[in-house]
Amino acid sequence: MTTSKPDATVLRTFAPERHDHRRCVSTALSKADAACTASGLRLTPLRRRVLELVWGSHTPVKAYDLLAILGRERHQAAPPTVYRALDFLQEAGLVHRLASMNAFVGCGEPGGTHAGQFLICSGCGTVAELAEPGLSKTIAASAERLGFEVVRETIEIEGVCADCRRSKPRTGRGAASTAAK
Amino acid sequence: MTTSKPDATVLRTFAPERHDHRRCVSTALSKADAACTASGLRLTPLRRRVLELVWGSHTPVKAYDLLAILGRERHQAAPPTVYRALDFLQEAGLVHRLASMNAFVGCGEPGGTHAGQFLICSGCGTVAELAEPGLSKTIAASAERLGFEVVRETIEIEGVCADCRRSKPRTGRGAASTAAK
DNA sequence: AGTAAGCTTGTTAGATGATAACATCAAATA
DNA sequence: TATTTGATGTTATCATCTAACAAGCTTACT
Ligand SMILES: [Zn+2]
Ligand SMILES: [Zn+2]
Ligand SMILES: [Zn+2]
Ligand SMILES: [Zn+2]
Repeated sequence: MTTSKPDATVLRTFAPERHDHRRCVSTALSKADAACTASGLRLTPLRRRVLELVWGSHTPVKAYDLLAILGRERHQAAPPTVYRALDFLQEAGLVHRLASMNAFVGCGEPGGTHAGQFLICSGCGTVAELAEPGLSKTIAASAERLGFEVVRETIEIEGVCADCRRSKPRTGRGAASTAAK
Repeated sequence: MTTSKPDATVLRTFAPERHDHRRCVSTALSKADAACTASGLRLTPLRRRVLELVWGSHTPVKAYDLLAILGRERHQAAPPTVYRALDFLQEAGLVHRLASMNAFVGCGEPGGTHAGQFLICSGCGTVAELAEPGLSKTIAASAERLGFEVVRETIEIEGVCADCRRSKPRTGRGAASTAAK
């Protein structure tokens, strides 16, 4: 889902308990329409549908899952169909590919192309997208010292989101032995 | 290659002009022997050979490249052979998998398992491994604000190393039109 | 030594992820 | 309308990774 007021650096936050996800989707599609119109890109029915499917899932979507769905809807769909659409959406800055899990998520702040920074919950699979300038700065500084010029950042942090921590509290919670650290 | 004196945060630096890479390999193997002995893991001939091959290449190695080499040496080698060895080596903290390019590199500081931070040169393919605590700290802080508990970090920075920048200076160097930005 | 248990490797088969190459169709342009 | 460009359909293939079971080694115990 998208943040209502851009929470400092959070472009896309974890899904809250209950929310009308259809609104997330339609908002994303509207933004996409606007962005493509603005930059003269063609958000064709196929591409739009793929974007809708990507947003439709709350968790990252696999290319072959999309393929299966498209195969049912249209009566033809081969891998290139979905991969081409995804390539377009990535280049348009509308979706991101998560290298660590070969899957795709809708971008929480489309428009300008940007490398994303992601928090991926291994419990529920949801993803938050950050834009933490401090992070890029720290990276750039480290790189600088080695004379390395940064072109693209892949930052994917796996862990457990707040909801999942609440529902499955770790053993030793509170002041027990294995808790700290 | 490995750093002689742990350069603050650089676990594995870019390969310099000329160096005796065989020494890098044998050093890595010795460290691996020691680490496995210490933790009671079995670095079998096969696993050791795979590690040697990974280190033998200056750049990240693909699983199927290893498979091809093993196929020549032994007269039998199927995908599970190499993937199992790589799994072992990863869990033993001897190699890292680079998710952004489906390839493997030797760990510059084996022993404790750790998530790596990598600078990958798109010019020459070499990789540097960092352990920048500031980076992890910044990430942890961002995650904290969302109640997210970090488990594993995937940080892979693509760019151009110092050597490659020198040998192929970008157009517009200095004060030209396309330079800045 | 004998032998059972568990780890390691061999082997076959297949799932999943991604791309090349060419044909066809639709939209934009001249 | 004719031409050109871009989007999609189609077929085939490559690349990456894993499941499942069989066979071989090591280790530990009797
Ligand atoms: Zn949502
Ligand atoms: Zn984004
Ligand atoms: Zn390492
Ligand atoms: Zn380089």
